[in-house]
Amino acid sequence: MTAPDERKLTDMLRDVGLRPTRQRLALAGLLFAHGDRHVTAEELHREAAETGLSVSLATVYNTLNQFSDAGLLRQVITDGARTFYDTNTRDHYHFYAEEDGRLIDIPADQIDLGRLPPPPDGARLAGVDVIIRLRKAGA
Amino acid sequence: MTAPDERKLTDMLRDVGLRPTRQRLALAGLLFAHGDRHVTAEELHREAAETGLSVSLATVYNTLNQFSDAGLLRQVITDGARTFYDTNTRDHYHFYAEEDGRLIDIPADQIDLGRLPPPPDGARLAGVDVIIRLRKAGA
DNA sequence: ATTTGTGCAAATCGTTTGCATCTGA
DNA sequence: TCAGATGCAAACGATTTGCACAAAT
Repeated sequence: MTAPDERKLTDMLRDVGLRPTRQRLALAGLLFAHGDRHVTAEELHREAAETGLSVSLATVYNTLNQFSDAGLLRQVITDGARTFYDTNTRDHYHFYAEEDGRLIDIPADQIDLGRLPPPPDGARLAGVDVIIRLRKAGA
Repeated sequence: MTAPDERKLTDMLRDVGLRPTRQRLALAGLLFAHGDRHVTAEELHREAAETGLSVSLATVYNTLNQFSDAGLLRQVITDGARTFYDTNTRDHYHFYAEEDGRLIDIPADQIDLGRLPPPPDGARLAGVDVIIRLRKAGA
């Protein structure tokens, strides 16, 4: 919960085999310094710019994808219009508020997914995504 | 389960407020004639061409979206790369085989979603998507 | 006659890639 | 030194849109 210092971030990156470059450290700082977050590439890019770091959007995308491949982030697909990157890699689910495009974590223990059907034939289970879509209460 | 005839399709479209045009009838025929299906716009477009109907891809997209808005179809998002349109609008869930991009229905009664968390504040539940991701069994 | 749909091509939007240039180990 | 990273711009693929023409009520 407390902001990881530069040293910790460096180690985190080394641990997953990524070089702790200036931009990766800075982006990791933005991502992991303040508890769980859901960011899009655009958002992180803007945020980086605001804190004085100049990174190209392409590098933000590359970095987010590298972090995801390394298991530091998890991608969340909602409506296909954009990809969210979730710093919470534990087992959990999501509310998705369609109008404002907001994503809200649902801890795993709040949904009881008993009795999943077995994976077909030669397939193994790679993950379970649960998205609860929300609309405004009216109508 | 039996192929709906032209008359039934016409009524179906009228019922949801869509004019039964030639292309809409033809696409509806492809979609609803053979039980539950998951199609992408590209697939349906190709299929239409194969059966001798010339429709533009834009019209296929427009039609699929109109059908979805009208409740005749349901969109399924898997990896953000493409949108599937599901002719099964009943409550149910999906397996998604990542390697071959195949979608498999899971009947609602095969997953027990007891105890959903209540929607936050002024939001109402608009839908629940469950996607079980599959990989090849090896590794 | 009037409204609604269609086709086409161009536009959009998020995301990825190629390549020349930097940078960390 | 030198593999690996970065930046930029161009490429991309799925989807949407603008507009002139055609078809349905």
